[in-house]
Amino acid sequence: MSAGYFTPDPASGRPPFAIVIPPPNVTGSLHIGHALDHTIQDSLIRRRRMQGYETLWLPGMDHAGIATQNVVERQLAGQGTSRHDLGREAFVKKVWEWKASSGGSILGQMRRLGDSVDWSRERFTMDEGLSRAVQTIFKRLYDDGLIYRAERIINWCPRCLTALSDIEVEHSEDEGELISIRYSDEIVVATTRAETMLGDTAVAVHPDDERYRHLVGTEVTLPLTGRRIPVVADAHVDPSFGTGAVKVTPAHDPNDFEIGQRHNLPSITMMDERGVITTHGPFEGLDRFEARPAVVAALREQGLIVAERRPYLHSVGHCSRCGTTVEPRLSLQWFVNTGPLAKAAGDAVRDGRVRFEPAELSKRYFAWVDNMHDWCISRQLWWGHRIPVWYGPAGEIVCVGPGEQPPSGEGWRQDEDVLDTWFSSALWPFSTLGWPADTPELRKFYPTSVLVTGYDILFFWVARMMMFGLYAMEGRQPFDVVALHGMVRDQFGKKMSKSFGNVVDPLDWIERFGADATRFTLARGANPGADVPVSEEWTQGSRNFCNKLWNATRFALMNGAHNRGPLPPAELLSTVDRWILSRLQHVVQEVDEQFERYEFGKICDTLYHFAWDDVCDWYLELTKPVIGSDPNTQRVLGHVLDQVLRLLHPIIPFVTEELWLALSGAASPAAETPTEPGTAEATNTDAAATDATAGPASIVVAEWPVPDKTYVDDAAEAEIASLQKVVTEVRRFRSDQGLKPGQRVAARLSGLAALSLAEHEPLIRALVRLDQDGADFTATATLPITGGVAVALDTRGAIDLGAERARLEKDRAAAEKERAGAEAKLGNAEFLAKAPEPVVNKIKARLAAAEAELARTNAALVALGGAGVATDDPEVRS
RNA sequence: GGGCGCGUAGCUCAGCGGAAGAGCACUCGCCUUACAAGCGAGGGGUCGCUGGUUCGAACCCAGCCGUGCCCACCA
Repeated sequence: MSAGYFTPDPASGRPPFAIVIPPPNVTGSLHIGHALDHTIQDSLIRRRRMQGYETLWLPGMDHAGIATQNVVERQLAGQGTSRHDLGREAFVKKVWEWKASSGGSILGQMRRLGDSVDWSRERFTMDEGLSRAVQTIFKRLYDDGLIYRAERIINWCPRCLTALSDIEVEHSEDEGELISIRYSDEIVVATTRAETMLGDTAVAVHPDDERYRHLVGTEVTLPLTGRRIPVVADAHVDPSFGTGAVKVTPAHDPNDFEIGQRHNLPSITMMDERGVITTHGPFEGLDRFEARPAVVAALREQGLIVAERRPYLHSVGHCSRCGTTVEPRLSLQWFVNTGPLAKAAGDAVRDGRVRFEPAELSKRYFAWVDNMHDWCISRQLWWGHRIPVWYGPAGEIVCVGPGEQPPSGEGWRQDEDVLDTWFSSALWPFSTLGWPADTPELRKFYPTSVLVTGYDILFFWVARMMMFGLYAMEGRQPFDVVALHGMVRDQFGKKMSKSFGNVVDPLDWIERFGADATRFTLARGANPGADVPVSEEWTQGSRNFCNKLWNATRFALMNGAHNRGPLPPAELLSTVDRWILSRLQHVVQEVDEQFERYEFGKICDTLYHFAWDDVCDWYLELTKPVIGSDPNTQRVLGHVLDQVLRLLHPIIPFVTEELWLALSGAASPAAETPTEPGTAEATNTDAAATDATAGPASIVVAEWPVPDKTYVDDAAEAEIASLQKVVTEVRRFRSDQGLKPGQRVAARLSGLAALSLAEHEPLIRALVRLDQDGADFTATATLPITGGVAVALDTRGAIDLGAERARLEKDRAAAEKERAGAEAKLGNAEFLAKAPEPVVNKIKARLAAAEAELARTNAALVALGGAGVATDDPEVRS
């Protein structure tokens, strides 16, 4: 017994389909990017649910260590206090309070979006269960030697006061100055970071560099300090850069650190964790950026600045959280040895167990996992999972697993640091299902079916889930498919940013246009892997589309359309009915295929045009004469709308639910409540309230359409296509002639198709609105033109000969060109020999069509040639 | 410095080897009893440039120009 439509039963026999939500940060609220991400996931889930899968869409949130801590710290600063005043415990409590209020509003936003998540299985990365998962895998990795502690140069944010992993550093091309400093008579070094010379412990040159070979092994006196430092030879130095001599500061530069290792150089730390100079002397207490010009000035005073300062563009790392320039810093941190994990993560994609959509993005993935550095996982923060390691009085190190008692006694203390927030995110696909316990959920839904996320967190999250998933789950991948989408941008393709003022709040759009319109706009722009431009105008268009569906359904209901009982067999149906059903089968097929390829833009496009053009603009108009009285057409219209609503339901759940219920007679007819469509909160925001008993009580669990080949009817499609051509031709004529609604037009059709069209004369009259003014209409087969229909037109009364002649001349010229092109092709022996048959046939058909068009224009021109009034033309009058 | 991608109608984008497409915007008609948030009819593109492969190229190849993104321990 399931609690509701969104809560799956892990014990059921249905095939599983599971998605875990990329957990949004508890910080702040959902932005338009989340709305895109959720729309895609919800659509996939809803379709599978309709297909009868046991679907799990698991919601949750991420504690987002550094980001959340920063938010709360800012709040405290506003209150004139700080986390240090509060102390660790009180501060963490504060963050939990913040999480409670912020997290609640995120859940509210998800409901507004219409997310069909399983609310009963909501998870948080700092939940007890997930914390246990973190501790478990830490211990396992530690025991396997894949987690280690080491003193390394890491990325350090002097503002956040914590270590960062490589990918938390954003590089930008910044303007710097390359300054050349004379270290001795023979050695000049170039640097952009003059202040770090205070920590120099060597000068390095390339071993093969003739200019310096004789100096290797000697010492120079480091200016401003008087320290003697050696000249060493190291292959890392590029002799062609600058002077070919480089200063070596092992404590403050990763390269220099390695040179220092190779040559046993000491590391002198000359800066504290805030980037303030600690070297005793005149610079002590200066910030690193103040120290730089101060050091340069001091050197200049001694005449040691050689060249003029040179502007220099180079790449500088910034903290991805706060933008502060990152400081490489030597410190003791915990690392994950990524070697074997990354190898497995790459192989799982290489051997096809995990597929990327679009596949091209796997290249970027490989480039990363194949060249991964070890992952620095310790953070000097208070908000997060505390590293489960204890240090003893005699230097013992004990990693404590879940359920184990930490060592007690004098002198034992736990590591102060917490884990990188992505460490727990990496466990998400299985920790949320109960791992390390062997739960029914884990057995049923792991591996999850598809991961939907933006390409921006491919490295942060996707790659790491792969590593930990494969490691923890005995080589089983965390998901089968990675469906990547892009970033939401504005209508000019510009990135959304607060400073630019083009940020869209999804809730604002939901208020104004409805959740469905917002979702449709996002889905319509979502081509796999590509960025998604959106605009208010487009959202208006989506709103209009939802409104169109509303009105069409209302009209259908007013005219007796319904979706109950079996569909009559094709042979009992009119050509028009057979035509729309045939078109429907193609649409069902196409949309289904597009779903398999995650082509949301195309899904939307296909359904938009079918619903609006085929169904509303043509089918509804064509059936108006009979819809009130013909039970077959009432049934067909009901069916077509039913199927369209089902196909659209994954994308726009609200309006489809309401209309579908009305169509099924399960609710009051939509006609009675013409409220704002798309903003109505239909039952699908919380289907747990609904109970499915006899037959689907909601479109949420209505069967997903499948194409029925018995209703595919090429002849009906061709016939209606001809009819459409005639109608369009007459309308164009009227428009070109500037005819008033009451003015008469005579039309004479010819060609084989005209034979069958004769039967549709009343329809054609209705569509061109000639039924009341007695216009003439004739269909003959007197000019049998293969494969086409020719239309000759004239007015009843004054005709603008110039306009009509110009139009016909233009059409004739186009047809002539077309015919010439086709004839040339068919006259080309090589083409006939080498081109595949369908192509040749296509060209032949094109030639025939061009000839028909020529016949039409010629006939019309002849008819036109005689008199301005064609009433007397016997041919036209039949 | 590497890698990836993109340049198609005014804007945003589909199309990726066989007649140049969509949405929005634009022009002209229409209050036609489902819908004016609508209906009907139009205008608008040497598919970045130059070569090459092919019977045939927006689509494949090469070079160039422009543009975006990712990675990177270039002092």
